[in-house]
Amino acid sequence: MKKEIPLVNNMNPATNLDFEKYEQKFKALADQQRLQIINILALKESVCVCDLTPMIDMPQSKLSYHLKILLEADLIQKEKRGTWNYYSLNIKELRGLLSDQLCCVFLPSCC
Amino acid sequence: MKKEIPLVNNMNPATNLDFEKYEQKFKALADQQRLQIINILALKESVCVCDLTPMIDMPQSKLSYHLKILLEADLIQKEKRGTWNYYSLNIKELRGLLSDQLCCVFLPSCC
DNA sequence: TCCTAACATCAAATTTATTTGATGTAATTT
DNA sequence: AAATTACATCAAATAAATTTGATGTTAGGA
Repeated sequence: MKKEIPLVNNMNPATNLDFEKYEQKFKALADQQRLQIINILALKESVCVCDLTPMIDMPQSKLSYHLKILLEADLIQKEKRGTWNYYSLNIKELRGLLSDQLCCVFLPSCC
Repeated sequence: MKKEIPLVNNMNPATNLDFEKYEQKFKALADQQRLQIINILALKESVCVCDLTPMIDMPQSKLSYHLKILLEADLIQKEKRGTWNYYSLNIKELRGLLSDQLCCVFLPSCC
């Protein structure tokens, strides 16, 4: 039997849980400084905080705070190597969130 | 002469103006109540505040405030008809912002 | 072992966003 | 014309996010 592709997909209406989850993710995106961090992370595979600091005009504790917000929203990942913490974008998550157009603006390596 | 579509669009790196603009848009999205409003607006072409009020558990002045945030971010539009103000989604803007996947969650009529 | 670099975390101060209840205004109804 | 509906706006109160400077922790080097 042929499986119909519905024109309108109302199978997955948004739930309160979705609202809560996406609120957090959009909050993480809703800050110029964090958008800039994302933009810089998009340039490389992985960047340590010590390399990030001179690229961005921000005291270290502040940078650390913003990285944490992004991390908790699962928009970036953290990997410890020795003394250094390397951060990288969670591309999959970001692409699930942002339009292609927006990915092109903020994640130039995506296009 | 044929116009080429570039495979990689690195022509438009993000600027500070982009950061500012998208900060505002993401801020508007970064709230459960506003996501719920968007979700409700997606059900109809256009909804007046008086119909919205009973659908959403919120004092009128609060609803008005949140609609304004969405309006200023250009995520929704307003049209006055007599005594009523009708609000509708700015689908084009939303699709320029959100992934297809996310559109399906919040804007079911999109899928 | 002691020192330093590379961070994270914390508490207090500050800024920004949201909520609330009251008031204002314009269109409609009576 | 007065009353009512459908909003927007405002100011004060509250809540949440951000910033700052200080302190804590861990790993590596001298």
